[in-house]
Amino acid sequence: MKLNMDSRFDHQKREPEIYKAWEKSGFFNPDNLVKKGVVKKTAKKFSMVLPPPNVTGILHIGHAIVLTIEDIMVRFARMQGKKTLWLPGADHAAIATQSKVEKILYKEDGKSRHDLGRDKFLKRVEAFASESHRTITEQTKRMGASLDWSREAFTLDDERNLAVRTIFKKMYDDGLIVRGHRVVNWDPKGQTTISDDEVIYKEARAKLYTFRYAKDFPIAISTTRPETKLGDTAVAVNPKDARYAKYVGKTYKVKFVGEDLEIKIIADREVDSKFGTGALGVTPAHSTIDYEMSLRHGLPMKQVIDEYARMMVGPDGIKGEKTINARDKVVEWLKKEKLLTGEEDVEQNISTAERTGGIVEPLPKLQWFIDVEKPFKLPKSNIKGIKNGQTVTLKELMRMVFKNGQIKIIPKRFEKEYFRWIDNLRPWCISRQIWYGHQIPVWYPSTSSGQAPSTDAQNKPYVGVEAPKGAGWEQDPDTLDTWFSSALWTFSTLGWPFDYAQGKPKKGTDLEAYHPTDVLETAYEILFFWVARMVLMTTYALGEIPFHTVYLHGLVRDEQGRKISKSLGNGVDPLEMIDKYGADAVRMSLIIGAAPGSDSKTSENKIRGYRNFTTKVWNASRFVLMNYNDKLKTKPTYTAEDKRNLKKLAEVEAKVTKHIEEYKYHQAGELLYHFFWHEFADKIIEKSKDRLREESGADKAAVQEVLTTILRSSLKMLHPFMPYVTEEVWNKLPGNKKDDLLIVERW
RNA sequence: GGGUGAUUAGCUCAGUGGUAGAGCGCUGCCUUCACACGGCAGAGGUCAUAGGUUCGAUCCCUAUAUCACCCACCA
Repeated sequence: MKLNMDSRFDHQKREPEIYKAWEKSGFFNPDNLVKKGVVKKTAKKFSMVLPPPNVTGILHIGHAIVLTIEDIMVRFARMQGKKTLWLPGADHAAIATQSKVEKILYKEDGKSRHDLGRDKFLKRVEAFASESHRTITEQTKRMGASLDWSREAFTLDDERNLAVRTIFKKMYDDGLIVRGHRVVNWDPKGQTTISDDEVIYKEARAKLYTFRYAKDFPIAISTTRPETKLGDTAVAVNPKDARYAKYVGKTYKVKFVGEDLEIKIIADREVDSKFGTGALGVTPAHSTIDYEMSLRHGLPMKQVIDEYARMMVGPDGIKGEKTINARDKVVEWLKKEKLLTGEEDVEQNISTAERTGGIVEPLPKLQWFIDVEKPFKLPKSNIKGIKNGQTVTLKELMRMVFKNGQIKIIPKRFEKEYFRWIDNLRPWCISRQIWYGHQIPVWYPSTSSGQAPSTDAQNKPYVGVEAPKGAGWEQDPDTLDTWFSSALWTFSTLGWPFDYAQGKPKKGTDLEAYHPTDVLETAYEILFFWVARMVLMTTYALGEIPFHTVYLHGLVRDEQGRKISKSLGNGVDPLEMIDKYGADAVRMSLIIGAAPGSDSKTSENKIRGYRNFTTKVWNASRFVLMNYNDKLKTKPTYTAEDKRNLKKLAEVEAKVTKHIEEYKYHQAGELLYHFFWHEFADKIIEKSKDRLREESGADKAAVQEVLTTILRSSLKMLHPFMPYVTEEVWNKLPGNKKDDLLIVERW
């Protein structure tokens, strides 16, 4: 057979061309698989959503591993003849995107978002987001990801916005979304609230001060934040603490740093009598724990720190100062008044905001929350153990689907973490004081326009899917936590709420055909942020699970095992690597050595190693094809060795299939690598050379058959891992037509 | 404070109840008509430590040490 093949696979030229050929075939879209007769109409489906990448920047190695693992899943399912849907999209990533654009705006124009105003600023963010989105889409294609682009969605487009408004209204009516004045995590840097999960604790050294509010105050307390003590309204001691029992219930008036304080002595079980003096100054407005304690004891709340982390009270030098400066001033005062009795270095965790790095300041604020413990009626339920119309809480739903095994997590150990998270779950604060995102679908009677709202709603907010009719209404300026809209992702992308009625999907819709999805594959970091929230929203909205299996992968770290970050500049740029070594090599390097749930490392060396494997696949194929004589009509006579080799192949096929079915992609990849290179190329091909030199005959026919059989099967098995080079070789195989595509070949 | 994971070749990591594997690196030979992004040969590991279960343990159990991560937030 004459061949027009160089000794290298030209990945730079061919990979984009092959991707175009796949797109042209339409096979990324399951409808076409049926239409073109590649899969049966009655075939099983396989559906999965791509974790939508943020529209904040370029594709990084974290995206690359997601795309690799998921594309392997998808290509495998498709080759098994399933109606396979892998649905792409992008995430508006509210805070992340807004703060990025604010930075650019400041750098380029020296302006803040307030200089532009809401509308102009949002236009600017949208321009940035759409540009960023275009880039990341192109980059996603370079990875070879076989996504159905015809179904692409965006967390902030019209369909998703309708889904968000619809579910907000529904939850509000069910009493699950409530507005309340509570102590929340305030990020002074980002000027917004954040959820408990967005708080990152960092270890830091701090000083623990022990002192009395005043000379005649009977109990000394300890704190690392003396400045907050201007907001104290109580001192708490343990009920069993005999030292302080006689003071409990009494109220003392003291003058503390020029402030009049009224301190009540209370007994609360949360207080550890062994810590410090065994007495705790209670600051209801500026500590979550203290806030909860104040609710138990009906204590008043006094806010002394504002949204800019500045003191709202105190004498000159304190009032208006940053908390950190005020702290020193308070300590000075304590020293001067001889009230300070102890000063000790301690290790302490400080709360920081995930996105901005700002130090979180607990503040009382009026915000929107999802109450996860409020009972409500679930009208329709496909959840095992929960009947139609049963009264449940969101927490119970979230727990149930894992407890009854309806959803499985791989690796299993993460189920424990999930349950622990649920146990600690408090109301989810969903309102954000930023502009980019889904604006909260709540309207209040207008205060500035001068027009009165309709009388029946005089004092009540209007909550609706659409804005209220008539003038005199103002929409809540806040937006929703970005995870609110991502939480709807498995069903908002499939046509909900349009294609859903009477508690079930309408016939013939995507929602009916593809929901629940089969697998949700993502990084373990996102388990609480996203996976748990999807379970919450889907079980609530549909009475259904969002997916059957959760597959979690680890972080990709640099060669030294460090987390990849921009500030370290240690990122391996997947695009540069694709350009240099090909997407197949990048994919193999990411999958091999990456066991489920455990972190892996990446390096250019490793990628280069798998590029060499790409070349090996290419050249071994070239050898087999060059030595194939399609005119040979002789019936092959297999030797014992031929039979052994074919048996070996069958064993590899069985093992690879088993590994993939068990989500052990790293093992399947390694086995294929080893078999192809060190069995097939090094041994089987080498030993075949003498036999191929024969002019003709049954033995030559046999060896040709063995080689092409193994090659054909290897290409199929390697295809999910290395789609490009395998596809390129495929249509050169004897018997294959020019436009035959490996992508839809049967496994 | 609670939990989880890791400890295997020089480096980075897979893996398995029964002669130890990959990538990169190293040594020697080979530019042989698929591939030097290659081939062949080789060096290098008491699979953290100590007990236990077993005919047999790197793998299972217990303890210890070190590291990493997650959660709680003792103020």
